[in-house]
Amino acid sequence: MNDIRTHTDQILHTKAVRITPMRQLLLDYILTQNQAVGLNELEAEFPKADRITIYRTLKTFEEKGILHSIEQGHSEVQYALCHEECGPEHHVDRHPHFACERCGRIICLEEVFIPRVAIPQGFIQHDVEMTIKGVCGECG
Amino acid sequence: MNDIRTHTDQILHTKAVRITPMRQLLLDYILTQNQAVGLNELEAEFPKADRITIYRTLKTFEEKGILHSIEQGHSEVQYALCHEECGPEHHVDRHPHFACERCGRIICLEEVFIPRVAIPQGFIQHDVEMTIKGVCGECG
DNA sequence: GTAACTGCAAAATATTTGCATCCTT
DNA sequence: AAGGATGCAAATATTTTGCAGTTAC
Repeated sequence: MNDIRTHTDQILHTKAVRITPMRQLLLDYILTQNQAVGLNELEAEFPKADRITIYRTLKTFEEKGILHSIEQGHSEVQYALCHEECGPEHHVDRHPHFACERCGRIICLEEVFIPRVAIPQGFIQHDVEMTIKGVCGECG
Repeated sequence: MNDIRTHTDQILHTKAVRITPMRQLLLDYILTQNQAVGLNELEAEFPKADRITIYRTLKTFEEKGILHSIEQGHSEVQYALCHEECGPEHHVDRHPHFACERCGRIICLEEVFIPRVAIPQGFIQHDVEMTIKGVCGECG
C-alpha cells in the first residue's frame, strides 16, 4: 500500500506534476488497473470527486507524459499509463491497443511493436495509433 | 456529370441501399472528395439538408459497406469510401489513415498495407484501425 | 508569495432516439 | 401495399471554458 503511494508520488515528481490528493487518488487507482480507464469509470469509482477536475487531471497527466489517450470507437476516450520516457510534447507510446467487443476493455499490447509503414512523399509522420478490435482472452 | 450520377446509383444498387435524392446527393459529393468527410462538413455543404438525416445516411452507408468510419482524435468521426467488397457486417478497409495536424484532413492511404501484428494467446482479431498523425504533403 | 489546482456553474459540441409523414420498390 | 427513408423535435452524452477560492512549492 505504502509502496504504491510512494510509487505514485515518485511518478508525479518525476513528471513535474504537483502532488495533490486528487492526483494521488486517481493515479493510485490507475496504477492498479491493467487496462485503460475512461472518465466515466473514474467518476463512478470516486463519486465525491468533481467530474471536471477528473477530466482536467487526465488532460494534465496526458500532457505531462503520465498517461496516453486511446480513441477506441464511438465512445469515450480512454487513458492508460505512459512509458517512463514520456514527457511534455514527447510521447513514445507506440504500441497497439486491443479493444474487446464483448467486455469493452481497452488493453495495451505493450510488448507488440507497431511496424513502420511507408507514407507518401512529402508527408511527415509524428505519431501512430493502432487499435485491434476483437475478443479478448477472458471473453473468448 | 452523368457519369458520376450513374456511378452513384450503381454503388447504391450494388450495396442494396434504396436510391433516394438525399443519398444520391451525399454520395455524389463524397465521391468527388479524396479525403474523409464529417457530418459538419456535409451539413455546411448542403444547408437545406436535415442534419439528422445526413447522420443517419452516413450510418446506413457505413452499415451497408459504402463508407467506413475513422476515429481521428478528440473531434468528430469521419467517413470515407469503402472497398467494393465491403458489405453489411463485412468491412475490408484495412488501410491506414493519415491525419494532418495542420489542415485536419483525413486521407486514406489505400495503397499501404497494415502489417499483421502478433496478439496474445486466446485473443481473436476482427478488425484493425491505424492512424498516422503528422503533416501532409500540402501543409509540409 | 506566486503560480497552479479545485470545485461549482455553464456552455459548446457530438451522438442518438421517437414519431408521423412521405417515398422507393 | 409495405417497408424503408425523411424531417422535425427532443434527449443524451461528451468535451471544454470561466472564475473565485484554496493549495503546493
